[in-house]
Amino acid sequence: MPAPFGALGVVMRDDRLATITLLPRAADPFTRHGRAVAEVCRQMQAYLKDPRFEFDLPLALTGTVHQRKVWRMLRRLTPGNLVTYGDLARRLHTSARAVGGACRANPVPLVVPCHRVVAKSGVGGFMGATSGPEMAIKQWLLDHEGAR
DNA sequence: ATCAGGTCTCAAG
DNA sequence: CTTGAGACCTGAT
Repeated sequence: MPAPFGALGVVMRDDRLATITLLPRAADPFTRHGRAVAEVCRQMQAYLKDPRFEFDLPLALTGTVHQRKVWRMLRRLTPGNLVTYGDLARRLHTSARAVGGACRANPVPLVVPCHRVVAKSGVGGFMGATSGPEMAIKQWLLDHEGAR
C-alpha cells in the first residue's frame, strides 16, 4: 500500500502479521486483500494519519529469546516516546550493541517501534542502515510523531 | 572460535 | 571540538 514516505508491504502467515517492509519509493499495489490483510492496512492508515494511534494486531514473530525481550520492551513505547540503546540495555541487563542487533532483526517496523530507539548522540540506524533511504524513513517517522 | 554490528565511555590532542 | 581504544553482548559463519 502507498505511504507518505514511499510504500509499505505486508506479509501474513496464518492470518497473523509476519513481516512489514518499508520502501522509499512507490510500488505497484498488490490488489489481493484478505480480511486479515485489510485489517492490517486499516491500522496502518490510521497510524499514518494520526501518530497517536496504537497498533493492536496478532503477530507471528520468530526470533531468539533476546530479540523477543527487546521487541516486548519496544511494544510498550508510546508514540514520540524515545529511548536510547544504552537505556534499553540497562533495563535488560545487556549491552547497547546487543540491543541494536535486536532492533535490526525486527521483522515488523512500526508495530514494534524500533524507530523510537535512538543513539545517545545521534539518531542511530534503521533497517540495517546508518545512512541512506532507510534513515530518511526513520526521520519521517520521528517527525510524524513530533519527536526530537 | 572468530568476527562484525542500528553502541558507549573515557582519555587525549 | 575531534579522534581512538577498549569494553560490551549477540547472532552468524
